Amino acid sequence: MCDSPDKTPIWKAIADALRSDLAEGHYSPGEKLPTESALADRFGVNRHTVRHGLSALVSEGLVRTRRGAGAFVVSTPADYRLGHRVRFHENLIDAGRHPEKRVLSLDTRAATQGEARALHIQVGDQVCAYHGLLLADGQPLAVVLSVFPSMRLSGIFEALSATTSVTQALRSVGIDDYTRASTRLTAVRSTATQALLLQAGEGDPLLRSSSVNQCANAIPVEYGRTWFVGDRITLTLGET
Amino acid sequence: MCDSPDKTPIWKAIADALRSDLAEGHYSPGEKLPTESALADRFGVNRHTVRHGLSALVSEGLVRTRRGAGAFVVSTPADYRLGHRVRFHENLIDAGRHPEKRVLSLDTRAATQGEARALHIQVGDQVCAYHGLLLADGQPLAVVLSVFPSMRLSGIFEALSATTSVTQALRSVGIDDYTRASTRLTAVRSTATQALLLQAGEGDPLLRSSSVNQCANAIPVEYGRTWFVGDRITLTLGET
DNA sequence: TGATACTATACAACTATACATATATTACCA
DNA sequence: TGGTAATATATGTATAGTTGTATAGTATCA
Repeated sequence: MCDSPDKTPIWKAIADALRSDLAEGHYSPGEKLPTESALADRFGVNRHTVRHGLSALVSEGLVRTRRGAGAFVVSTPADYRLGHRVRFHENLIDAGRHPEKRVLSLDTRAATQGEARALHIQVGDQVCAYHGLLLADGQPLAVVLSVFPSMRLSGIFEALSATTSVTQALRSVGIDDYTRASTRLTAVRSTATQALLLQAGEGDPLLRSSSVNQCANAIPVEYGRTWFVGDRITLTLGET
Repeated sequence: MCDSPDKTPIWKAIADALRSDLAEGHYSPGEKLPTESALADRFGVNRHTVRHGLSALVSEGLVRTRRGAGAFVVSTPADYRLGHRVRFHENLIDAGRHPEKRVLSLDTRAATQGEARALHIQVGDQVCAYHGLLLADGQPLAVVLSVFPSMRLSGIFEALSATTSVTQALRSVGIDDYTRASTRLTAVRSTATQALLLQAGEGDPLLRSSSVNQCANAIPVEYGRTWFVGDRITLTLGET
């Protein structure tokens, strides 16, 4: 069969509309959403269709309903600040969220072409590759693939085994501070594996960030690629 | 009726019968037609044959169907006048229709590039963004995204919160009159969300109008984008 | 034989309505 | 003032009805 653009079910369109309302900050955590009847009026559909859409948001953990009271926002998509100093934990704690990192794999291998170019090393030089999952309030937010040049940072593998904090691991190998040298952003569709890890739908839009962090004397110390779930995050570009 | 030897398909005969019912005014705009099953019984045919006939009326624009609800007689397209002075309420009342505005969201945020260019302000300057739904005789006619420069119109947010009338809101912040500086029209396909709000089909053609209104001394006071449902409106270009 | 028009059946998606149950608000009384 | 009952509001559940879609079958005609 040729790909016929199957139409979006009404309940899904409603869920999408509400989700983007949340993402745009029209509602803050704890706030009450309009009643099901009001939403049904607004969208010109039956209350049951609204309920179907809302239940999708509930199962995503964005909204909680209380019988007799209403539907309440539990969390809005995280606001993530991109600047010269990007620190995952700080960012989310500032935003009042509970951040968490989970290690998926950690190994040492030869650098690929792209990694070598980003880190200013030779193809085949040893790198330490960290593959992890970022969570906010227990919900998957992004998958991360972070690559460190082993030769410049001896002991980085052990340091990363000991802590999930990049900042702390780098400090223990002598890098006291680092700043972001470059960041590139694009939107991609999630692969099946990413979707599974992120508890998102296969093909859902992801925001991919490719970045290089460098130490004080402008030497690259980390090349990271992060895939954020599009509707769980808002990236803010700015200073600091 | 006896079956005449000329090969008129049954579905076409059904379509003709219903069409003449409509022409004779047996049903008024907005009224619900009998259910497909009822019609199938009445004509003594299968429901699918009735559906075939109905779909002809739908593609002629005489009838609109809503899943789970039924088939409804569509009302005649509204005539909307575009000129130097464009006023939604006046326009529709003149056309003998009952206009209505519904607020979807109202917030203050930074101007995007396009908005800044249209309003002659800087990217990032504060704007007041109004997102709403226009209805005529209770039927959705268009979605509107209207942007006002906050710095030029202090108090515009409160004014828009208090009234749905753009004219009145602008007057309460000191703009007694405004005229249309420019209007650009294109046709686009509706997104799922737009289709939902407008109770139209996903991908249905919309008429998009991008316009700038300016006050007496030629300073832009509003940048509006409106998506009209193609077959519910006729835009008329002219003076006034 | 194949194409066309219609029938038959089943199921998915959405609507309409009613009612149960939990919560919030208000009125009233001690 | 504070507590309680009544009322209105909002979500949860159940049932039936309507349109949308898919599949398969039959009759007729070229």
